Amino acid sequence: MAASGTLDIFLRSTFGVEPGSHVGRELRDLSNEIALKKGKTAPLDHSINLTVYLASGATKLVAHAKGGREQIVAFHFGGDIISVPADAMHASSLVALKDSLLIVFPSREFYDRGASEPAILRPLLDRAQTALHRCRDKAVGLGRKNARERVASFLLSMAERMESVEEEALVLDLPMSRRDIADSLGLTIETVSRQFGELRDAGLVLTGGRSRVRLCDPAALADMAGHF
Amino acid sequence: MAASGTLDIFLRSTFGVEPGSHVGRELRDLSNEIALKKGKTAPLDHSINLTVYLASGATKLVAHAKGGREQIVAFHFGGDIISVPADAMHASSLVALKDSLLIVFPSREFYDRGASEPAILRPLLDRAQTALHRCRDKAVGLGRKNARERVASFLLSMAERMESVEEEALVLDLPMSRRDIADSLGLTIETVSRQFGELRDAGLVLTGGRSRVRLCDPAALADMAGHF
DNA sequence: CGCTTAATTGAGAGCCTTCAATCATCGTGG
DNA sequence: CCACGATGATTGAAGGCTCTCAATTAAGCG
Repeated sequence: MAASGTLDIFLRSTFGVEPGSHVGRELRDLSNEIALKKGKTAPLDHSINLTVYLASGATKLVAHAKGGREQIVAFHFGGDIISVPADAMHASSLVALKDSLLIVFPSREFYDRGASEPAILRPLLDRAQTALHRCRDKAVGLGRKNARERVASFLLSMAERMESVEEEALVLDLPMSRRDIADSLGLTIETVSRQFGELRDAGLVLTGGRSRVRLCDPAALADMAGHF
Repeated sequence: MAASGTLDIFLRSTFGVEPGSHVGRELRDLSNEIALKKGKTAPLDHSINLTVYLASGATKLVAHAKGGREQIVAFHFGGDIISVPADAMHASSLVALKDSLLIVFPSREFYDRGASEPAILRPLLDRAQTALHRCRDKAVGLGRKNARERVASFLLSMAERMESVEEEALVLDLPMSRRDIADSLGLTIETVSRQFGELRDAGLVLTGGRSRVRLCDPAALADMAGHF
């Protein structure tokens, strides 16, 4: 059960619910606040579906397949709501890309408490739809696009979801490593690196350090992303 | 606006809502019933998000990428609720695999009407979660599994969702073509066909005609599906 | 400033795709 | 009921894109 003001902010900003209200107190009782250091895996109960609010930071949701293979199923940023499924065909784990603050709820109880309060369920439903649509777009990339298109697509989607470092230009400070990008795009580190290189050679992006990427020509990137 | 009893069944079985109630009548006003012949694409308004109830039959949701590439994002069977997104990065279309009966709602209005009635939103949220989890499992397959694992995985997931033709044995009557399977698994028709052949040679499945598949050894299939 | 880890770059192999031909299935019409 | 035609499925050979393995370079932290 969380005690800090993080939950209060969550309840107010996402649902418009007063922390002191009946639902507010019920949800507080369900909640579990976790501060997660960069690179650490959240210690979660994987026997049930979980709903996680990412108050701050960035995370990746990783699905594990046989043979140590990993597929990153989604990235998350501050304010996102994450659905962590109970272990089924693939086990999953939630890992911090930066120091992060999580609030964890058991989904079933969360939905049950929220059922009386439409203000709860509606935003959750909208978020779930968004997550579903993102996952489908990812599936299209994984199933039908080549490495070039996947990387271009990835950069554009990150540009949509992250703040640009500079005012005038699109400069991203990617919190994830090349391995993370590869695991998200269904590629290898080497292939991702080669694609970055070719995009750089083509003048479409500039890279600085390990995490900095400048999108010089977003239109050209969009053109090669393979979107319909 | 639909007039038949199909909507009534939907409201009662899925939400426990009486068709004659206030919400029931509101939802009826929003609804649009479509009978779709096998192979036909549903004539939908792709400028907004849609929520579709598949009363009977089977459908595929196809996402289109540049160059005529298609990725089947999900299959659906009678009783399923389908979320059809407004055209964004990828246009999508809903196609009948068998003669099907659909009830179409604009998502926003549907959710708005349902917001007053928690019995509506909760099942929708659960369905959305299920769809999300399925899509993630698909993403793992598309990103990290070889052809063999994808086909084995596909057969098992179909076995979970469809009725077996025979009592004792797992015999499926697949409504989708090899092309559909390929478009769902991110492979080509030829590769899918070769995998079926090898599975047959290995004694794991038996095929009869174009659509009949008998799963002789589900355990062995599960073992080669690459699930964690 | 040095060390550890991540990223880049190169060469060769593998899995799936592409292209092409043959075969089977199933709906249709005689 | 069977022959026929059209579409779908199977099978084969060659090529391509990404992976794997290996070495080098760069980045970032102590």
